[in-house]
Amino acid sequence: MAGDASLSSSEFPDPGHDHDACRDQAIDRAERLCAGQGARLTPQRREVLELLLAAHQALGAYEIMEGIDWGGRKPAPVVVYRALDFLMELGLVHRLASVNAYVACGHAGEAHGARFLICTDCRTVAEVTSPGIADALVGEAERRGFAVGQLTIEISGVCPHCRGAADG
Amino acid sequence: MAGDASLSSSEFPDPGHDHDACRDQAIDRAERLCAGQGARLTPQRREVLELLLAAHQALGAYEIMEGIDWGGRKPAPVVVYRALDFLMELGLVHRLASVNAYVACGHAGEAHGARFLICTDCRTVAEVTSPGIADALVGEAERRGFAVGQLTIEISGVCPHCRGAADG
DNA sequence: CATATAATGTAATATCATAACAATTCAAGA
DNA sequence: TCTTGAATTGTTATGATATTACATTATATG
Ligand SMILES: [Zn+2]
Ligand SMILES: [Zn+2]
Ligand SMILES: [Zn+2]
Ligand SMILES: [Zn+2]
Repeated sequence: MAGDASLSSSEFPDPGHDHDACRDQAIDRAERLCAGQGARLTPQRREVLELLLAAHQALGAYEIMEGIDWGGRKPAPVVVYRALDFLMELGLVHRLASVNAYVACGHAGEAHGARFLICTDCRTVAEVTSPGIADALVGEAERRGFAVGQLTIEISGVCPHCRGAADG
Repeated sequence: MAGDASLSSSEFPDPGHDHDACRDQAIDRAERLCAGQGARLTPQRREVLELLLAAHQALGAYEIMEGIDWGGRKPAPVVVYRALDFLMELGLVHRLASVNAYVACGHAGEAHGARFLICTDCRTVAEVTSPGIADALVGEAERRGFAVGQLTIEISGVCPHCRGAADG
């Protein structure tokens, strides 16, 4: 494996972390995941994923368009949306409903009833898993007779780096 | 007070409940709340609120437009959005990010770190408060150094009535 | 090569939301 | 009552996000 400690993209990434290793590791995982499912991580899809990974941020679909350059041209919206659909299908990307944006998954493949901490300042997103809370939510809903489908848990606020204080 | 038991709009409303009393009670509360804050619940704003209350569902802004008839005319989008902004400001209406829709608040005025159970079948929305879970989420985020702003907790699934089975 | 499936290209359109500015209504104070 | 400023509404246009439809090209398989 390339870089082992120092990445752990699950929390807020340290601005000084080894970004290339971080991205390469994620792409590597994505390729294995696709191979395992007979899905094709084509150049288009891969570029969208890399862009999201490099950003460590939530990006709007049209921002992704702007961030891509294929031989001097920008892809059409539908091209980006198709790539995003594919990546979301495989769990490599999540959509953040509260900000109409998309973010690369920090735990691709692994099961995760995840929630997201979204910095309104730098737009960095931390994907946090804690089965306890998710289970509590699901359990309570089911006690009410509600058959749970999808969870959307998004918390907006200001991340440690933007606050200036790291530890609490 | 008009109807006291039988409503409790906080959970999934029983299809057989006294709807008029339910709506009247909510409008009544809204009027007191506005009066208390020097805000004006004008006919436009009131009609949007009534429509949402009558629906017991999440409605898109353009659905609200269609549902309103002012002397044979539909309001322009911006009119509806202005009414919604006003109502959200006062906490009488919430926006559901995961479905791009708006729903009347079941606990107007009261403090509430609420979450929403959204039926994908009939689109009925239950607004559930449980400070315990909200506090757990906020607490965990803050332990990570994240300054929490807004919570978005939305659970999609199938409500008891649409499942056919009420109790579990 | 022939064929079927998957992926992409291209254009148009649908859906959700806001901006800009004019006109009107409303609540007070002179 | 008249004036005046603030809030609300009317109207039009535009921005932002997302999907549909259909033609074309690439890829894998027999
Ligand atoms: Zn994830
Ligand atoms: Zn930040
Ligand atoms: Zn509420
Ligand atoms: Zn239902």
